[in-house]
Amino acid sequence: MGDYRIKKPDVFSLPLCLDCGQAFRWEKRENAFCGVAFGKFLKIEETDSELIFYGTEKEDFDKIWKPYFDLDVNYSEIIGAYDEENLVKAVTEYRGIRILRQEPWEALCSFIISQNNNIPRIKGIISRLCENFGDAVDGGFTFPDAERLADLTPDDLAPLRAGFRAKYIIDAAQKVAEQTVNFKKIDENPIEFGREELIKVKGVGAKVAECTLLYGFHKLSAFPIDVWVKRIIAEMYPNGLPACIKGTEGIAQQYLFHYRRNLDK
DNA sequence: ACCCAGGGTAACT
DNA sequence: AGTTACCATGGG
Repeated sequence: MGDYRIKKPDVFSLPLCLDCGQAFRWEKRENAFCGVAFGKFLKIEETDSELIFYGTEKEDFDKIWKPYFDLDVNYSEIIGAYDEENLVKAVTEYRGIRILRQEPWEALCSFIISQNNNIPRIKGIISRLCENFGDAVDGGFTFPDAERLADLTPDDLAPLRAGFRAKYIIDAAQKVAEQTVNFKKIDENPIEFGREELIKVKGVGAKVAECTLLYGFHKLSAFPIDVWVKRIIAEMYPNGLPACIKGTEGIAQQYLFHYRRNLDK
């Protein structure tokens, strides 16, 4: 198989996209990142001017990786319109973050696991979930689909050491598999529908729902409020969010999250 | 030993 | 309607 190369977009950084807390399954190996999404393993590397998709044919690039890295969206235009002081700092310092289009089920499941948890341990639990219940592919494991997990019990998930979240994962798997939570409708409808639909799952509240809508359904107006964003709002925007993020709140959120989280390091 | 982590639930006022 | 203890686990 050949490699697929494209000119690097104006706003693109692999470490920022893949290690900013929106995806938990990419691993840095030397200058490249390796991971599995949509059932396919990818090794990807960036140079100053190019993106190199190793072992990738045009078909998989068009079908999987182009949408995954959101390459049809003009981020330069979007973040260029942010005219508020703190946002300008965030998008200048961390220029390169993009919102990945992840699989909806993986996003839902991952952010259920994320609750009251830290990123290294989230990654560990998800990794064990895939190793134990996903399918082996060349280079790693797929993310187990909802149908695969729907018949399990929380005890079956003991090897994950997910704690109290195990029962939430099972409930989500069951409701997604039987379409009590209907992904197709969430995809087709405005964000408000998805908000109501997703919180039917036990263990899914407003924040996990927003993350799922943003990273799994690419609803760019989703605005997840976690402990860091709470701090941002309290410290920077006590009187409301700036108007310039209207319609792309989720992109602004990701820049602000990363900006604020790195202040304390 | 104590605190916190990309929260949510249930049981309280 | 708005607080608060509790939830499993692991790292600092």
